[in-house]
Amino acid sequence: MSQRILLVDDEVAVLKTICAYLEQDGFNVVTATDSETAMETARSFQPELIILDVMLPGIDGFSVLREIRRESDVYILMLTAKVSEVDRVVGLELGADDYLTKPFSPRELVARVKAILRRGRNANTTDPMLTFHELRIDPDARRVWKVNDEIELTPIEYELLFTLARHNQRVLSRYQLIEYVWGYDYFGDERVIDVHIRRLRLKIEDNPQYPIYIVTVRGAGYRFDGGGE
Amino acid sequence: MSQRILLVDDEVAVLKTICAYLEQDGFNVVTATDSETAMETARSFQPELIILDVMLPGIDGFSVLREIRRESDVYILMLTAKVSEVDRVVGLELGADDYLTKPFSPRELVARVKAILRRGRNANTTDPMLTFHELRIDPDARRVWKVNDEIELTPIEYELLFTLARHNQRVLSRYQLIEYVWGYDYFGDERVIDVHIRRLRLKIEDNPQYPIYIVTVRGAGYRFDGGGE
DNA sequence: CGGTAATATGAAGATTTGATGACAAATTTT
DNA sequence: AAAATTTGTCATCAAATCTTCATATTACCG
Repeated sequence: MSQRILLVDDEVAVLKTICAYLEQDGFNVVTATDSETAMETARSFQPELIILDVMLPGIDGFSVLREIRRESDVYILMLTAKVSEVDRVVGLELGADDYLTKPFSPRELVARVKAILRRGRNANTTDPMLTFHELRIDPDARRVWKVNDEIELTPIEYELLFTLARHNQRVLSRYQLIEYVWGYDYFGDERVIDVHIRRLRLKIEDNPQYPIYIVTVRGAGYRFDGGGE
Repeated sequence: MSQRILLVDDEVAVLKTICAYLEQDGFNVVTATDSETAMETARSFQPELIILDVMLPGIDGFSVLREIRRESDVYILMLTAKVSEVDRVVGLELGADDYLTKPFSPRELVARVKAILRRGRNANTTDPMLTFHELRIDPDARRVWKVNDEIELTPIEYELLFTLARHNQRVLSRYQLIEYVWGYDYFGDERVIDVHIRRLRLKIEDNPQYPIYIVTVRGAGYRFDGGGE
């Protein structure tokens, strides 16, 4: 009796490719291209493992993941384009078992799948709260406080802040930030970063003109200064 | 030092364009226009990644791909004109790591290349702190301290100091320094170096007139003296 | 001890970079 | 579908930084 895998992605080419690989390795694969079908199939097919793309038309992969988790302990491997999404994906609230950032090679995917099934689930860990001076970031809840006041951030602002803060004291180039926050396939102007940095500063800095958290490193990029190291 | 890429396509125009883009991004590119040469070069040049057109005169790209796969695990990115070929390329028997369908933008190709190479390596390596006498350089934060005071450096000053310090005790010619700091495509006056060296000395030396860190080697260039070796 | 070539120095002008505000486009919410 | 929010682009400005160039100084040669 071969192991059952549910594969969810809206790109048919990807679906076919991966499917071929997995079947080659003796897995019993069923596919879905949208969230609704994915949910139904997850219930009826009862797979051992689900491979789930974050980007799905309609309801996104995150929601599907949360929904599935509510009902079962099936293994889940997420596919994502943005490195920054990884944190959410594997975090407590969501609790995927592993992830791959696009583009990946099918060989790699198969290797991961086998690894998950072999080792079983690794301990669900909750991401630790990040604390700096008066700033607190809760990665699981995706919320930010300054002293006791919550700061409302837009999705991009949050990702940007979190990325910088996670690399406390390290200079990240605009290019790196774009890869983390937008994903490798973003082709817009690098200067978007400047604009978002400014908006972030307006929200988290006491004096945005003389920022103490998000420091500009001229000619290189930006650096989060949360003290310590 | 830079990563090697083998680029295989029979259209010289395509070859030139892509090559220019990749070299722009610091890759070491070698090209081939036919399958035989491609195979030989793959063996001798030992590239990290091969970009391979499916349509090649004589033996086609598929065969080359299969042949290469038999010998190594090098990353392979396929170029194809027909969407219908995609399945085979990335599929089952062949196993390329990614593909692009023509026409594509050179920028996208470069992005894919980087993405493939990135996932091979450990992204989160931190560079060690460089310490000499009273001087400390943190490459990750791009910061410099003398005893406990931070020294503010401009981009070029920092790169210059870092380059010299990294080659502690070795004499670097003005030409070499320009290659490291400005890049090979700088066409200005070599004497810029002198000016930047001076400003660096003003910032890091106790007595800039008698520098102990950045030593002039008359007729040769400059040498960083951080003791030890 | 000159003479010469190489390096140091100072300052002006040119260039690059990042901050910023306004607006259009895209997305989400109502 | 309208309204509100979020995001991306652009032009402009000021400041930081870089380059050039003229001149001074130094090291090395005989």
